[in-house]
Amino acid sequence: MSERWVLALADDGRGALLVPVDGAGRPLGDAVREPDLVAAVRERPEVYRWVWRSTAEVYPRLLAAGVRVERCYDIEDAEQLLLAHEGRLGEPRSAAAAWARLQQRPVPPDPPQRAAEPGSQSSLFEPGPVHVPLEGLLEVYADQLRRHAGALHPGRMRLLTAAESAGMLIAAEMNAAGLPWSAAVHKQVLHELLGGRYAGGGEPRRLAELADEVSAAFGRRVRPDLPADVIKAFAQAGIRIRSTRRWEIETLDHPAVRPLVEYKKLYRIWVAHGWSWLQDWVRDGRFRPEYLPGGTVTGRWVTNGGGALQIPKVIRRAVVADPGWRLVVADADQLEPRVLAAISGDPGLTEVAGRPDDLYQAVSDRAFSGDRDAAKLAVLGAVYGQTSGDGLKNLALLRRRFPRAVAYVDDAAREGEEGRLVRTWLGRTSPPAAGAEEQGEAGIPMLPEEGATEGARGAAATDLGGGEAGADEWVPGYASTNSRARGRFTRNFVVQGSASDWALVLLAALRRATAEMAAELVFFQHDEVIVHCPQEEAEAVVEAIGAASLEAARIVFGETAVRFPFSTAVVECYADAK
DNA sequence: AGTTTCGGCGCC
DNA sequence: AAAGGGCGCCGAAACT
Repeated sequence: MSERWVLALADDGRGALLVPVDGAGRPLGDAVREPDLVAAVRERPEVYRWVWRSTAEVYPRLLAAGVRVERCYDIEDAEQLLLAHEGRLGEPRSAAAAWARLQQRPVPPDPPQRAAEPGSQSSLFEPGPVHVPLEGLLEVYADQLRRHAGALHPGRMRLLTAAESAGMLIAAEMNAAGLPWSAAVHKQVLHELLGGRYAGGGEPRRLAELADEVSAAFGRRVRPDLPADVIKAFAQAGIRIRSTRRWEIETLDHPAVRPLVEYKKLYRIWVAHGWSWLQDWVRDGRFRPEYLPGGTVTGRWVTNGGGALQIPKVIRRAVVADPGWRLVVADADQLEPRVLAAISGDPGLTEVAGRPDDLYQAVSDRAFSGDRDAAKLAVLGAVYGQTSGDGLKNLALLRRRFPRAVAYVDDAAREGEEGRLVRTWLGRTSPPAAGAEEQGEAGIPMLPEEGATEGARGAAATDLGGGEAGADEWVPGYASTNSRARGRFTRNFVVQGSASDWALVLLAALRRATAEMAAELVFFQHDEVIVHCPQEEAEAVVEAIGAASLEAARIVFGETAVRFPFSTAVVECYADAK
């Protein structure tokens, strides 16, 4: 009933070798050779988890033939997570490398990552990495299962690799589905914003007009897209600026400011999401970016080409559901502070995050006399490591009411400054400080002593429980610029990364909940998901999102009181969701 | 000529 | 005194 099979592609590139395994990865019987990968999988619906080298290698072929699988285990993705957890991130992560390490053979370096071509059919035609036979995959898989047992929290580590493997399936399915995209609407938006294009290329009319206005304001020809030119022009007008960033330009009193800022905004649309982007990335009414789960160190996804995670708000008008279908746009409310409540166990913040109300308002009622903006700045400052201006004052107020939450991120920052590794809730581990080995700047990266760190953290948090504000405030001391930057990184890492952990499990739960529907997951952006579904299914999808949120909270954080509410909108056009 | 870095801004 | 995390994308500038 719950069968687990390990599958290796045959070296003819079409067939497969496969064998059922037990819970420790030991083969149950002889391997089977099948002439056709797709048929081999399709004919075994009873298989509960497919174990393979790389989802990106196998699954697009199955999807192209209309075959979906319930679960998988991606060996190379797990290798990456396990190596990081073991503090060995620099070592090659390929299955071939892992096998070579086990056999004490020379370890091959990882093949270089190739950038995606616009509209390319993902990894289907990429040059294959070093082939690893079934025998090798079996050895590596069994070893990885053992290594999970050696993790700081084995159960969480197993959940992490399972969730990331689910993410690999979802990414491949989203790549195959594509985001519904109306080229006609996109062109209309571009025309409204930028005006027509001149024959023979060059910038569109509106940009040319704005550039002329900028030049007129300076009394000489200035190219607004060249920072050096703009800085020189302002200098000649008697205004010294350090950069041409918008927030700096906007403080100036000069007639060039308005057209310059407008130019920068539209220029950005033109170069990043203009006509050539449309040409490159949209085909047959779908935008197909190539999602890479775990593409960032914190576990957030990236896309390889197309800039799918940076679609400007105005361009979202082009995301339009098929006729009779809807987009269910679901956005997790204040995800990171809620995650901080769950991982730190701070009683006050957990209480605040245990309700679906606006979290920043609740925080401000308790610690900021109802000043929501101050509360939000303080929370984000604590998570991002802001330590200047009002941030410091606000942080002190936050610390008084939510000491354990602030201590949690402060601890992470200190560990980073000391050159240590930090981990997310499920065990995703920060990379070592760059160049730490050579320079000794931040010391040799080392793993926290297992158990000791958590004990110390728990004790510190307890001590702070009733303390006065600032009584045990962490002071950066003599930390260098580099190590402070490192501290900001690790401070953010534990929160952003744990949020990624949770979001992955949420996605997997949502995928399972919608498996029998016509609905398809078409977009995922850190804390936001879009489901494309027939209009009649929309309400069921909204319900499924709520249920998946509860399930993800329970699976990831256990019996926490923290809730993760979503704002959901059922719309025909993405731009109407907010 | 080809490759890498920088500046700026889009998203979270 | 200064002190803001993670990404991708583009063209220009700075390299080799």
